[in-house]
Amino acid sequence: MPTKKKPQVTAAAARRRELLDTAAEVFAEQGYNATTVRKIADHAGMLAGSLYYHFDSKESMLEEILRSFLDELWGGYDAVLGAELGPRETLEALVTESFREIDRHRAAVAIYQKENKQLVAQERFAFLAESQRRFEKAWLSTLERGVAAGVFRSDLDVRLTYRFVRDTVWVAASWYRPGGQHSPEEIARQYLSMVLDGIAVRT
Amino acid sequence: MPTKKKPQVTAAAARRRELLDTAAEVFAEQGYNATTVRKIADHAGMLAGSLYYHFDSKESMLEEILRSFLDELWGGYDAVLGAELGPRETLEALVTESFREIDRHRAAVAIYQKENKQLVAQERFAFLAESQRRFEKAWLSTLERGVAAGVFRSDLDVRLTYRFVRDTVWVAASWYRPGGQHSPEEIARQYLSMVLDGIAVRT
DNA sequence: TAACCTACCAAACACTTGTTAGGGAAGATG
DNA sequence: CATCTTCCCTAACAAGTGTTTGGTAGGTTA
Repeated sequence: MPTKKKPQVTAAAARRRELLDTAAEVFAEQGYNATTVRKIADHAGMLAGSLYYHFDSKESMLEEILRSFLDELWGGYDAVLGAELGPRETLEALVTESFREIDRHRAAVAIYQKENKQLVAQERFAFLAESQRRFEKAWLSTLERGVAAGVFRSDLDVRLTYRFVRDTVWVAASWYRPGGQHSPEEIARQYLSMVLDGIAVRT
Repeated sequence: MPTKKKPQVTAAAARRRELLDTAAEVFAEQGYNATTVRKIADHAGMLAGSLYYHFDSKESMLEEILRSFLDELWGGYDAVLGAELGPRETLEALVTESFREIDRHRAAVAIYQKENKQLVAQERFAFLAESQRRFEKAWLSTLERGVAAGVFRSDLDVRLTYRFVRDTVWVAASWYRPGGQHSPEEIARQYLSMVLDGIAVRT
């Protein structure tokens, strides 16, 4: 029985996570296809071939980055959805949770936003489509619940509203900078104020 | 003096435009970097090298696509801004005009949306940064004018609101399909209804 | 008819790409 | 001490990249 095996495993996992983080940064900044494994290796302070000691391929890095992001995202979402709040409170919680995820996984969100459309076609990234479906279902049902309960306007096209809300939330990852002057909660508050009450003065 | 020179020139220009349109489609679908000149040539029914009879390089195709899109966009915007409408009417007209441009230049908008961040760094695409500045100025001043005039709420962060509005409008190019069930004007109406009045029922 | 131009093809070029194979330094293990 | 494992380097590979060069069928012009 190996006595000192576990510390090595966690150290390797930590290094792996470290490399994935730097890879995610480069992917987010330059785009996946425009990013060469040599650039990733540069940022990590090593040579291109050495990356293959840790990973099977460039594509598997991308997969692991997106997988771990979506896992955490759904951890937060499921907690919100499981709380069985009212429609308005659910929407507020989902938006706030989304901006928190952007704060924590800015790079992964940016990659997802940019590459999702091309990746879902590949069967390796089928989990993206799965996530997309659950995502749409959660948001649509919340909006519909709100319309039925009379807390959201019924004259809006729900699908169209869903698309607007979804896009605006996630596209924020392209300009959001952690440690900037707005906290995720502050951004969520402003955003919810706009979407829920509008920017026009009530007359 | 050449007698039949003009028809040939316009025929060449038409073919050029035709090739740029197919190139834009492929760029929008696969991403600029992931698109090979051979793929463009395939879609155009010719061989890769033949493209270089019409264009200097792959990059010059991209530049011409974006340039002609921005030219038309600013044609519409300048007309709106020159009309000197009230802030709310200006915002409504800008949004509507944007969705019309998406309808007419879906591919170019999608490319712009996806590649803008990496392109502005190159001096060849400095006109993108210029356009970006004018864009921000037009929207910000409209919002500020509205706040000053009391038609927009004053408790909103104007810069944040600008980002939300800007992103949501343009990201629509990723899911909008011309000839679909919503006209650009209908989408603009729904969007303006959400942003101006909010989705919550007024109590 | 002869000379010319337009718009494309065929074939190659230099270079970059993701990936692999073999080796070696440094520390942990027995 | 010797052995093993971890983690990286060196050097190369085959495939794919944007681009160039020379040629040519077919219509236009003189």
